[in-house]
Amino acid sequence: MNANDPDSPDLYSIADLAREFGISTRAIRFYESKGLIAPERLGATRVFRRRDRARLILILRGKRLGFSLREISDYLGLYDADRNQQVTMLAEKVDERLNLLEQQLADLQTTIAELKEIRKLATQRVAS
Amino acid sequence: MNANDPDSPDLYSIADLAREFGISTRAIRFYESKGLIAPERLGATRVFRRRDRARLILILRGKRLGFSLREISDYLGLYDADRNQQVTMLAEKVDERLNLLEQQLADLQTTIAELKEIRKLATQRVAS
DNA sequence: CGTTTAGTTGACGTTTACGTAAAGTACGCT
DNA sequence: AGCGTACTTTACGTAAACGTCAACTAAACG
Repeated sequence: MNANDPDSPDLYSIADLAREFGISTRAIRFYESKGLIAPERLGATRVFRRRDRARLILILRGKRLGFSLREISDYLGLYDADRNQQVTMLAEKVDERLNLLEQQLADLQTTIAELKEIRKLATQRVAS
Repeated sequence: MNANDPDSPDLYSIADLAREFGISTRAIRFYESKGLIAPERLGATRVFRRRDRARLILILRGKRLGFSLREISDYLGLYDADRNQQVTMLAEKVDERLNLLEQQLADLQTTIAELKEIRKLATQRVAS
């Protein structure tokens, strides 16, 4: 795990993370303004720790999956087990989200299969 | 297959399709304005056939997968094999899209696995 | 000590994907 | 003929997710 890697630093500037993940600093500030991350401050300057970095990874994965920042925000809440008092409600929300994702998984598999079929037909026509 | 079902009608109004797929007529007109569908006209009134309906299904699936209408438009082009002269280029585009989707598939599987882990931990705490 | 360099907070601009009237046309009924 | 209902286009409004200045501050460097 990356978090256990002794070589991985514990402190990051906003530019560090922007560079690492190929996003703009503006985007990162925007995520903070929406409450998705909450870096510490040294005076006015944002200081990011591994926890913030980990959340950024989850945010970007959520985006690749097509979720809105609002949805990603809800999703991130699921990871804060300690801050989650209603464990039963947590399980329900996780199940909800799982259903969504599994519908999406089915969509994906259908689409991939169709595209492979199209490619097969195309390469057949090339071979003939 | 639905297209072979003799009971499925061949003509649909814009309201028919909106009702069937739970979207607004405005959305359908918008998709047309973006060139994603091209229904025939009876005077000014749009008349949809099975082909348009099939494209709508693809559009909505694309949306569930988080793609933009622009991306979905490109994607729909892949289905028009007849209109596609450069078969080699088609195969390349299909492969590109497949790579994207398989990255997305990996993201999804990771996310689903993590959520199941979270749920396991949550239900354990309930059981204890 | 002056000036790059990296950071900050506004504030306005932009694109996407529609929602929401507004105003008009066309058909089917009574 | 009048009415409701379904359809049309045109056009302005909106939420999300940033991009893009502008104006300012603070640390670092020769």
